[in-house]
Amino acid sequence: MAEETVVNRVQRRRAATVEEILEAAWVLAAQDGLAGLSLRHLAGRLQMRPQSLAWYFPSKNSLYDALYARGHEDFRRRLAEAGPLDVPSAARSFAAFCVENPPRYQLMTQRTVPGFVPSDSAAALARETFGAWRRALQRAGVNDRAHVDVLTALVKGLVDQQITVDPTGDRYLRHLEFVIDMFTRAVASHPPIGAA
Amino acid sequence: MAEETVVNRVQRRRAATVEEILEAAWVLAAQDGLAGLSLRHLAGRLQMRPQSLAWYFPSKNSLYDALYARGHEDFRRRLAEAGPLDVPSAARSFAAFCVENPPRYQLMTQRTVPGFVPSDSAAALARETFGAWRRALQRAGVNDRAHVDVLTALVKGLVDQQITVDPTGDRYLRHLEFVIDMFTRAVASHPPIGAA
DNA sequence: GTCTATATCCAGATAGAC
DNA sequence: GTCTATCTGGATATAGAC
Repeated sequence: MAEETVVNRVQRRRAATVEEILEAAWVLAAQDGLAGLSLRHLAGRLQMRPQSLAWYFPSKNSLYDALYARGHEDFRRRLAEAGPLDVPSAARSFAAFCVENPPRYQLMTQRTVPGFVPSDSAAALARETFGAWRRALQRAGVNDRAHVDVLTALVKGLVDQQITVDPTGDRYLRHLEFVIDMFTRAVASHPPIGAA
Repeated sequence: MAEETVVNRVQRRRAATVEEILEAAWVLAAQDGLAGLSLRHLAGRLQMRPQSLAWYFPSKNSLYDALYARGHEDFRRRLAEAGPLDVPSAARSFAAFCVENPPRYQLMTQRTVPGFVPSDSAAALARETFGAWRRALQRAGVNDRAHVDVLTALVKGLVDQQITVDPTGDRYLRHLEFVIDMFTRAVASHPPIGAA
């Protein structure tokens, strides 16, 4: 029906605009800090009035929620597209994903935006993504959750220091291979406390 | 001289008030998020008008700066009082210090408060504290900076995940001994990339 | 040192015209 | 979908009484 087609066209247009908004939001977050995001600045950057932006995202929280959800979708897609991974390439994928967009990393893995709590649906998405990460590591031979938690934390520590202390260099991430190797050997010989 | 005594008394009184303010600020930061600190809320909690609080801290940035400096002083004192440490107890000290006051950890080791940049004097203090941390590890046998960086990042990763994902439990920090052990063995046999 | 009073600026949120 | 208009509130600043 013609009616259906018009609706689809409208939806596509809307989706494209949302896409533009999210893209600009990451850029602004990188400039002004994630918690410093301003809907006014964002609107200005997109050549619209703040009240027009509100038509797409009626609150700051709804924008953060969309960014949060999108981040988890992106990492999940990244994992899926990479196909089967071994431990080193899984760790490298995670680290690369984090440092390529620091505010996204911050939003997804920390709680630094005052008042922001992911919606139920976004939180469910995050759990699915963590499940995918866990299964990827499982296929790579990391079988219990304690090991997954340890590897995740170790890579996160390098990433976080890299972003905070040396955002343009490689002072911390250059030790990634060393840490991966250390982890692999340790897991092979000594199970972590609390392992299944 | 009597004059001198009055001055000292005034200074002590002022220092005590500053102490109260900082103490209340940590509490508020824990409640509302570090970046969500409000000078008005803080003043209200201390039974004073915002303009009176401004007599001690004329801007939000000056408050953050004092908190930042105080955090680094506290960790340095903690290290000094602990005396000579081995690697496990140094790592445990760092981890314990971080989780006992998450906003302090966040302010000291991350960049999540939009617009906050430590003053020169506070930054100098932070460097001194890092120097003390490095010397403490050196006395414990961790001799090159690359190893210090790796250990710091590994512990930070556990701490950060602990605070973010499981703030009331021990899901990540229970692996601290495992990680320390992994680090110690790895350093003994395989120097990190970029080591001196 | 603490207060009242006030003023500017910027932010987010909402109502409603077109 | 986009806009004008308006409301509320926080941050910052200044002048000046007590």
